[in-house]
Amino acid sequence: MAAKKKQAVAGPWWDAWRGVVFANARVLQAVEPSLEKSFGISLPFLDVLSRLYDEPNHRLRMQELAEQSLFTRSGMTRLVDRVEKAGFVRRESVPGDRRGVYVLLTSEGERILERAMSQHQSDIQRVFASRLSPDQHRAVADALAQFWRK
Amino acid sequence: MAAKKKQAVAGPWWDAWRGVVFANARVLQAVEPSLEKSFGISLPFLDVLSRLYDEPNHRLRMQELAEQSLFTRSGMTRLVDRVEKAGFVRRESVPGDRRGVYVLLTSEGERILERAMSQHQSDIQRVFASRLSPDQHRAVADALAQFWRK
DNA sequence: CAGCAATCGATGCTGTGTCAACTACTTTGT
DNA sequence: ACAAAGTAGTTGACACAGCATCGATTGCTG
Repeated sequence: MAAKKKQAVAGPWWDAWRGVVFANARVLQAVEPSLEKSFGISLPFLDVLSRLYDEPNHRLRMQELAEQSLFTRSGMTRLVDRVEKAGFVRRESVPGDRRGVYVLLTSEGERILERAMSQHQSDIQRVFASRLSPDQHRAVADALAQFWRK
Repeated sequence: MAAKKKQAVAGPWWDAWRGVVFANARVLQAVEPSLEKSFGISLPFLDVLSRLYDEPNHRLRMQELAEQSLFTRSGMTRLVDRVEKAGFVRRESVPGDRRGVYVLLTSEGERILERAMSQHQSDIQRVFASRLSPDQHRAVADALAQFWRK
């Protein structure tokens, strides 16, 4: 008989949750330094750039950027400050609304995004995806899609 | 025909990864304030307390605590500083090794852990687990267990 | 057993993100 | 058309975690 270790919580859904937390943390820990080393950019940088890239005109308002990401508006202000200083985006005023600000990808931003995202993908592939079967990819994606597809 | 949106990345394993990231972030965002409000403690606090609780003698060395969690040793020093100031743990020297420090749960720490963990569980149940089927719990747990079980 | 490398935990410094408050502008209601 | 309420983005103050380093202690090797 296996020894039973006392634990504050146990159960199948708790293990699922634990899995999410640890997978997230461990994969990020492995993947962020790689990006930093090759391109000098952090994951939040990449996140901003890729969201802009996915937009028709490569631009988004601060507000939209903040909503889509995991940042508050003020956090996004500072993040965009840094990305802008690095030369990957620039701010522009919104024609109809003088409160608003567009953030838009520069060509340098576009270039670095394409290269960085490509490496980032293979990093995730290596550290995360390659450890799961195709069935598991589908199962996890299906189970968790609800947390980002509004 | 559905319109195809340009995207930097696509694929089933990428969706799985995205799911992990967003599930993690959105659930934590929902759950942390609840804990803070009811007990005045943060998730890192709860994490430390529950790891001590799960140990035979309700104690662990700094080093072990840091390894098991997602903190560095220095981060753990400061975290334990705060938890200690709150009265939930105390430090004690290790008999055989004068470099070492035990962190051990106080009775107050034990009391608050039991109550806080109970609420935390129902929060996770409500925000995360209740949105997945039992099959999905098992699938996600199986797929992701490797990231925390050694 | 002498000396040198490795380990443990703490600390100064720094980067980064949040909250609350602020300014500027826009919308709504009468 | 004007006051009040709401929205967009920024800013100051702060909390927190990491890195590099330190002092103390222990283990390893010749």
